[in-house]
Amino acid sequence: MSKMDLSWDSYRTFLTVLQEGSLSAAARELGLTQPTVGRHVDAMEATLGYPLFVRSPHGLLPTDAALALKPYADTLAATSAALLREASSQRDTVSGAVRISASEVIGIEVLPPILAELHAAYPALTIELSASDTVEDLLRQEADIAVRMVAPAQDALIARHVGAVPISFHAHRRYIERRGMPETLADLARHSLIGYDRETSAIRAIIARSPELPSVPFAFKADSNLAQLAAIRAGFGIGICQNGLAARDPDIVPVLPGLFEMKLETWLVMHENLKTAPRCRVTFDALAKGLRDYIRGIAPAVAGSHDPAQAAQAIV
Amino acid sequence: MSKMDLSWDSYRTFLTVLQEGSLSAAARELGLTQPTVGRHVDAMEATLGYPLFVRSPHGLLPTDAALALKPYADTLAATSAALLREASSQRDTVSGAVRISASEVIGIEVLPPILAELHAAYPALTIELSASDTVEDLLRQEADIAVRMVAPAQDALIARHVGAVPISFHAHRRYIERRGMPETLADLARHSLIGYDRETSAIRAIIARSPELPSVPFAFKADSNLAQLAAIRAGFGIGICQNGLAARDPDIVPVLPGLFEMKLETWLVMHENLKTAPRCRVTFDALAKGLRDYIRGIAPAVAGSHDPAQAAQAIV
DNA sequence: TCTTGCTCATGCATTTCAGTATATCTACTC
DNA sequence: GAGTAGATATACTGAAATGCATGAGCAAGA
Repeated sequence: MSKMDLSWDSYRTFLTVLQEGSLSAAARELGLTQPTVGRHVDAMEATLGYPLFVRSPHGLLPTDAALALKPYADTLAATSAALLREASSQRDTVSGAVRISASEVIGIEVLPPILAELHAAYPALTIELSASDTVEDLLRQEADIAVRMVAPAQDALIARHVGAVPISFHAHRRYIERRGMPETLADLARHSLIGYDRETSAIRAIIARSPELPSVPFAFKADSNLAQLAAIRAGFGIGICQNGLAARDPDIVPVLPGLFEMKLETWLVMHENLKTAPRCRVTFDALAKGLRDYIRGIAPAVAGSHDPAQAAQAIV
Repeated sequence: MSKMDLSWDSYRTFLTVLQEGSLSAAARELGLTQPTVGRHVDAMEATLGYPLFVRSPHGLLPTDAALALKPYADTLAATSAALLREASSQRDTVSGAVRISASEVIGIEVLPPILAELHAAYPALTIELSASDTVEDLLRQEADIAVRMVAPAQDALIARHVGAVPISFHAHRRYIERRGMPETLADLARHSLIGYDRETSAIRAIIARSPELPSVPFAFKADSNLAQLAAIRAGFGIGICQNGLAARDPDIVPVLPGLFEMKLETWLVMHENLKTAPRCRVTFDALAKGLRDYIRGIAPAVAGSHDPAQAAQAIV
């Protein structure tokens, strides 16, 4: 077993079997047949000298050894996808696919109009938007460009600071008419609050930086910031959301303006290798401009509140 | 060209052709034949829709498009190699290959005895030592474990500080007998100095931190720290080297001890994913102990010199 | 000028690999 | 208890990819 000679294709089928859980499903996914996929797995096990899966009539259950190899197979898949993205964008033309990673709220509420305008300007450009609150690794090529609320510490990344997104309490006008408008932070105790479900490290950081916040139990708990936003819009109660999003709906009114506000520093991040790729350069610039406009457009609405609540390296 | 379906194997042959420069050489490297390799490249070009190489009787010259894809192919190769390394190290047994990245001096002068002892304890363990002053990327899996003189900033890396390696001026006894022992830093101007060739950013940082150093032209210039060490040992002149290395040879004597010394903070770095891999854990611990011993063993020799010349984030 | 050594390109035989069809096993539903 | 739908494993057949042999082009050196 000195000179291993495994086909790189076997890694792909291995990963697919791992993801799908059965030879048949993997075969469907790969456009192959079940015997072929089985043979690939057999060959890989024969080469390595130990089993990767335990067969059962319900599918293939990965062994610990197989799970240990999964991260490598994942990066292989991400890298080959990135290679294809780069390859399908021809020289000097803005075409091909750009994969963008952003939080759910940003990806769903903020980016679409920006991307629509970009696509109108470059019809050959395809957008892959990964709207998820899990941080994707740019170094592993899981995305080409990312919108981040945390300062990018890694080398080999190009980062551009696009401003700070202010967030503060908001509620629907109907709710305020029904329950009254709180005047102080302490008044919040008598209201229906919308907040997080599980306490993440990012949230703990926010709490630590904002001792003025009363600790009131939430009436609506959701980890998804989108769900919190939807609850605010539905008039469920008072929650925190980006001022810029609230300003779009005249029925959403700020609550305790000036008494509590935080700013989420926002960065646009891209891998250094991609700075010469036209499709990425163009998208990067369009996102930077669009996000700056978004932040600037809402800045006047909250002008006058200069509280030093610093940038929370956090959610949203 | 919507649904690209390129075999991952074609990436491997593509990369090999890129590295070797010809279909024939790539075929030899891969254990295939030249027509097969040519067909792989043809298929890749047909799928992408544009040429990757210009054919000539002397070999294949990559186009710009091909060069743009090379980093991705490199990552694929590094990752699949890492996967194989992980795969060939069985469960719960210390076996398989560990790839270690270190500077030339550390890798050649310091590590071998440590690794020899490690291998004696675990004969099934294979060592791949990459002794190079170019920084290899642990996140890209170019190595499993690295000895670094710079603080590791990246996430997802496990780092252990193993101490500070003191470096200072040294010379061979023969040289001192011939040219005399300098008493002050200014005396260095009358001596044959051994130093760097090109001024890197790391070296500039050292110079900035050590204003007491006179700017004297070097009589022997080499970017390789190994070559500088060899020049010191050959009695060429006075140069900077690690005190621990100098202490091994009674003919190498310290020059201006206490007047100039720097400490290179040293870290052992490993990817987080590998902390459960027995072969890596064992190697990591052995390196940590070995390097600590190396540093400790030379500490008494220079005891008493407590000048605050801080850690230079630099070479050696 | 002719040889040598390197390259890539092409036609043809073969081997290898993938697909089809089928058997078998298990869980779940009626 | 029979039937259905999911899974893997195994023979057999056919296509596709590989290897072999050969031809042709170019550069260096005798």
